[in-house]
Amino acid sequence: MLDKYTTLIKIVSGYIMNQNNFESRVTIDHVASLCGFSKATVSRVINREGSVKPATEAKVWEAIKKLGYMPNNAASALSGGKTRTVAVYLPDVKTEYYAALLTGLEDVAEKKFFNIIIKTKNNKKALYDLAINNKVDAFVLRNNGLQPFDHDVLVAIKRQGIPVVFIGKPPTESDSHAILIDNVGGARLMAHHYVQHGFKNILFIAGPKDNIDSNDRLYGFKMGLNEMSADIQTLDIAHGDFQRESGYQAAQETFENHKYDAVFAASDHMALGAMLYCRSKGIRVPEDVAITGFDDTFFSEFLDPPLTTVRQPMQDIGSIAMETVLNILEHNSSRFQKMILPTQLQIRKSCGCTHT
Amino acid sequence: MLDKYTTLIKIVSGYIMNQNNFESRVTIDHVASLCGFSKATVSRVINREGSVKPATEAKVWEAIKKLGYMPNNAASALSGGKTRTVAVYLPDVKTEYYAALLTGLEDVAEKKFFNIIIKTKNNKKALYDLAINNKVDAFVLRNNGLQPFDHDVLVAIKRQGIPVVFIGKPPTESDSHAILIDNVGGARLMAHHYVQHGFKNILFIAGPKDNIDSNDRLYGFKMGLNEMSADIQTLDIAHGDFQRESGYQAAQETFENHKYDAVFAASDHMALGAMLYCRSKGIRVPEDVAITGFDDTFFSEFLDPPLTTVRQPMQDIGSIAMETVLNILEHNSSRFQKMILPTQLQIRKSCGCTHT
DNA sequence: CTGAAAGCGCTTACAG
DNA sequence: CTGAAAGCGCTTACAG
Repeated sequence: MLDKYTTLIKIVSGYIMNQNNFESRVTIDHVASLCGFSKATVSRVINREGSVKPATEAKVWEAIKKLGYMPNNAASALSGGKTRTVAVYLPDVKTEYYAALLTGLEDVAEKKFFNIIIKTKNNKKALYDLAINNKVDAFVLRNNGLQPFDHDVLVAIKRQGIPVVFIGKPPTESDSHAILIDNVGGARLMAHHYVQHGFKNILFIAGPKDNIDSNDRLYGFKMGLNEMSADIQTLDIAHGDFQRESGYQAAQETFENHKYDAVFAASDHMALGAMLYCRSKGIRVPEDVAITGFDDTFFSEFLDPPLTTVRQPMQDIGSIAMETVLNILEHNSSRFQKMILPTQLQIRKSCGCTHT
Repeated sequence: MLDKYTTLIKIVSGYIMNQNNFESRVTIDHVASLCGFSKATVSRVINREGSVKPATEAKVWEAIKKLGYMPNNAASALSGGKTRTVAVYLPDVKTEYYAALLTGLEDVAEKKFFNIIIKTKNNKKALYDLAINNKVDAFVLRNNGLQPFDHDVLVAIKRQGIPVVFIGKPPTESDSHAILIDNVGGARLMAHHYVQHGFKNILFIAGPKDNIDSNDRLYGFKMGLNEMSADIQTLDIAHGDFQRESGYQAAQETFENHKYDAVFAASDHMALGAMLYCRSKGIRVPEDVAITGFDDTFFSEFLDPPLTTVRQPMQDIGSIAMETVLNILEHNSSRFQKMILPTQLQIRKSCGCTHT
């Protein structure tokens, strides 16, 4: 190895140009020969484990810097070490919601020199493969409550000792790290605002039955109404799937028989659907009916009227999820098991406020 | 190895449960002992290279299926084989534009059992690392013309023989695979439509100076105008950065001194910005001024008025880019170097049409 | 057409 | 605190 190193005529960060002007990557052996220690020692300082004399540690780092050495993850992974990559499962990336999440995730991964392998399909075999074949150090899994995770996959991940943090409620309550948002609190605030407007006949467009997020939002909404001893005459519930089209349909089906003062949709997309229905029927928003949503997606503030909604900090969720999982990796622990991020009421015009 | 295999009491796809009920991954050795051939042969049939007798090939596949064997990519990568992962660089994933691209990319990668490592920062070192350290088999690079690629990185990728396909114009024209969209054609169609409306005083809100996409759109627009021998009195150009805010500003700065019949923005976001400016000033769209965009982003059809724009098939661009790069990997060639996907005029109401 | 063997670049007991 | 050596699971000349 040493000879290989000594024949080199030019070093550029991360690779070596030899006399044939042929590039070859710099390996741990190059570093070892440069600093005069064995590669075992070099490995130890890189992974910051095992005790190494400070003096030698310094020399090793010096050699690493000089050569621009970067460990080969494939080799590390194969020999039982780390891959410096985390798998991120994000169903349905095509909405801005997930795009923001991904941005947050990548921002922090990039800073820590981690790679992200992104999965958007709940494919048991593919997820299995990542866990079993030591391709990733950790998982960040978005649970939207719509596509349940395969139990075997979860078990396999756990058995491998691979940390996972969920975005959204974890499928099994115990000992799971999770980043959640305050669905209950946000919907509760919306209820208080409804009471201020004096709405009495209300339609709640929910997500799928049994969907956790939707249920929490409904729960918080009712709680808020009760707290204010609101005089509610009707609170109807329609079920959608969080998508725009289902919001349109929910409005279509319920508006025929009822006259509502306001509709609160469990997602901005469904709120948009309801608005489009109204637009198509000449029903004025908010004059004839107020419409509000949940999420504060990109487009919500640009609708006409701008949508009153509950804002959730999507990009932050992503950043915090990644920070959490990286912390677990580094210190074998996290400061918390579950973190609930606050939501806030975003008042615009679709509720009837004349806010600028 | 054989003994290891024969002591197993339960096989579940992809891993083996031994008598201690401890899971261990099934390796090429397991497959080899099951089918009675050497692992060299197993490797050959998996990678479909080297000549293997059809009969033995069949037996090998049978064993693979039976054990649910999946090769360990880290090991393949380390020994000079394939990683079955492709790096995707997508600046600015937070817009729906890139989310759609990513969806297309992932759809096809997933079907072919490829993983995607996603990068959103133009980080020289990180990209270098992926190329040099054999972490990926291929690259898909989005060139938005705003963040130029580091030349050294491109050279290193090429020297490693790693195929890359660009989304958007490649930085170096020759011998680069690229998926492009017909900017010129789309803008040309918009020009024809403008002529039908009889617009004579026009503002074009461009992207940054020197931006290829923007320039092509302007070029096509002018071409379309000329073709129709349009009687244009003013064609002013303002420069933005494709983002909403810059569209707002462009309108703000130009509307003071000029009265336009129509503004054509090089992106929907800038068109939205211009619409918001008009909304804030009580200028009616399209009655006082028509506004049209380019992209057909998610929200465009839900604006009020719905935005007339040029549609580009973002998800298809992603799918085709991935298919192309995977084809190159598999057959060492692609049917084309450059593919230009068609764009189409999406007529809605912001141009003044009374289309439903 | 097939196999034995070397080697990819690391990590990690095991010694000392 | 440090090193020699084995091993992770593949691929690929090299023989035959």
